[in-house]
Amino acid sequence: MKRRELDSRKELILKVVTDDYIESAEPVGSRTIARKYNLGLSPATIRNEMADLEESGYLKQPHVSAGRIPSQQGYRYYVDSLMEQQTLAAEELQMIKSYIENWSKEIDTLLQQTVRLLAQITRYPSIMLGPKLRPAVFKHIQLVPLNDYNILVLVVTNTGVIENKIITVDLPVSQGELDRISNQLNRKLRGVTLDNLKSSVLDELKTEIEARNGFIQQAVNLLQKTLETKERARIYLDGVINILEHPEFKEIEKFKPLMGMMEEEEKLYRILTAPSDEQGLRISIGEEIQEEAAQECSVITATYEMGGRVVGTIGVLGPTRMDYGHVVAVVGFMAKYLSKLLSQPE
Amino acid sequence: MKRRELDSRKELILKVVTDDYIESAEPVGSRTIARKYNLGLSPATIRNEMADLEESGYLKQPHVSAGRIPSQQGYRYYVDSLMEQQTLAAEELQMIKSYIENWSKEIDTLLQQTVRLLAQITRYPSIMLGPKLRPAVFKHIQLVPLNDYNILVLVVTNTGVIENKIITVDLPVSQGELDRISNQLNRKLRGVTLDNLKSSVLDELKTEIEARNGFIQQAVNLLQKTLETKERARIYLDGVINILEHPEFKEIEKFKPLMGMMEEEEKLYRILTAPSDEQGLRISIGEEIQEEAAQECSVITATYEMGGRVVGTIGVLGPTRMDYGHVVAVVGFMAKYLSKLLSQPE
DNA sequence: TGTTAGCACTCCCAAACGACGAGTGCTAAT
DNA sequence: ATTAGCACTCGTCGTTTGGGAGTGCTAACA
Repeated sequence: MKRRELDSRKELILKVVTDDYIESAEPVGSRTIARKYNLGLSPATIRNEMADLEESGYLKQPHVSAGRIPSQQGYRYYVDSLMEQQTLAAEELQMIKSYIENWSKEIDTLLQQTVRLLAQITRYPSIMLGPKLRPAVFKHIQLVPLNDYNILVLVVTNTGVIENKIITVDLPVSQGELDRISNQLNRKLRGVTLDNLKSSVLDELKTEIEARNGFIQQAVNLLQKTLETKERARIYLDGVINILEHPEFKEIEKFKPLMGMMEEEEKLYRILTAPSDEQGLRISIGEEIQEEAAQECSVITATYEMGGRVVGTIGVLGPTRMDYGHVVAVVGFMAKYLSKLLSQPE
Repeated sequence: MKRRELDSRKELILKVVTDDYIESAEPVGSRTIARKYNLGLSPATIRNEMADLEESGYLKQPHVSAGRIPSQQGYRYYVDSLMEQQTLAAEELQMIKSYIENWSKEIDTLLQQTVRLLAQITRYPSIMLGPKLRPAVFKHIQLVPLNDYNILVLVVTNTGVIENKIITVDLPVSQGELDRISNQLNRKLRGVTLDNLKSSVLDELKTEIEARNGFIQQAVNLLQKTLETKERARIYLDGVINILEHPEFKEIEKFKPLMGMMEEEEKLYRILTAPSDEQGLRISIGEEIQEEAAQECSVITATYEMGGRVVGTIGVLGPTRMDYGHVVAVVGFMAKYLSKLLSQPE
């Protein structure tokens, strides 16, 4: 898709080396290539080409008498221009189909099941960022008194996501009073996106009711604060165990930093929300991931939508030697599928 | 605490062996013991005693010319009669104290922070079973229409836990109608424990309103079903990475089954809810855990309460060679502390 | 000029080997 | 009953060794 920097024979060799290494996890040598993929070239020729590719940074050697493996730059070229798009295997579609029947209407369960499925199909750890709050449409607010000074604020959106926050008040408020406030807010706010709600509408509302009731105003303030602090959506993670199947992590010391990273929601969040110029699908290789622990990993993510608006991200984490072709297809499909599922009931 | 089956010198040796092995992770030999803990016994005597202890099943040898390590039976004896109860170190108390200030009133966040803290202090993976639904007291129900045929049912309890379920109806119901139903249910049910609610009260309510409104009855039915299927509380897990510090898991193949287990909420649930004759604190060693993958692990759990009733469990998972004395103290303390925190605002 | 065969060389890996040392059980002396 | 002494076992660790895969270079060839 990008400008081609390599002549077609070099491309061919880079592709073959990458494909083979992805499959075998072993450095691949000229002899192997000549034998396995008969390209009509002798090992010596291939050696020369590989030496060139190494010099220009697409391949590297673990040690002098080993075969070549792709460098980060090599993977990048592979991903941009060489990789073959795959389609889903029949049995994978089957797995998805059979999941559908059990797919829950509970948004939380649905998302959980979705990452699990993605991990099962790709055989890599899978991550997901739940629907963002901001583009969601306000559906309902409810104030529930837990005791005299603590009030539970529940906000329901059209995505089915429930946000909750406990607020503390100085003076006890009666149930009836809270109901009145809830009703008033509901009437005013139904159908507004939380996005707008945060800025304009709430302000407007505030001035409007200013004179009438000091307490309502306090409630509005609190609602505003609630929505601000609850910015970050939940992170889902599953299939961590899959990464242990790959030889690059057979030594525990290689795996440990990664495990540490996956236990920090903060870091997963950053990985999933890294800016991208692509539309939807994004591939980050090695150091392109801004994360110390993931220098030898790649991440493939896709955004999913709800009613035409991007609301979240789903992705897969694996070694740089990852089956890009396959994972891209699966992640893309799942994101589309999820979008459909989320948009359909509304 | 239990009947003493061993004479005091054997006990002493078993204790020393276990303590040393817990600390060093190396099989411990007679010479080491004689030198390190001067018991006034020669290596030869100790050897004889150890041979006896092995014969009666408290110790075992990894191979013939290695030192001894405790068997499962040995650990059991150690835990029941030999182990010294420890108290929390000043800096551990400090960690807890400094957490308090940030402790959230959101029940979910609070629980999450608690397992994290437990994992940090013990340096083992920590698990937690969130508050059970059944003993909780009904606080509020709200029916929110998501669209014509789907209604979101929200149930709030005094624990601050929010249960939600989407139900599908055959006929569209208006917002007003739903509000009326919500109100009616709220009036009827406030203060009832979900436990009772499930059986008697709902039935009573059903017959009472039977004649009046066919739809309400349907709602009650659905509420009933909701509470039944939402039986299982959420599982929290953190600090998995800690287990990798221990040499018994330095080979990935040893760790893999454990990782698999920890990704199955089902299995964690079973571990946390294993029946116990103890009051509160429970220690399960090796095969006592009914879980294939955890044969070489131990679990220490404690229950926590809310207003005097046991509502959940918190625990720690580690190798059988675990620092029992320390972990018991910490888990016990945290459970008590959590109970206090959960019971105080109400 | 691009391709290929041949060859010397490098270096990883796995197996074999051999001390070393920690620890044991047994026996005999105290 | 305890202990010193001793022969024996066996895992660990460092060294050695051979084999093999792969390379770069050179020279011949189309």
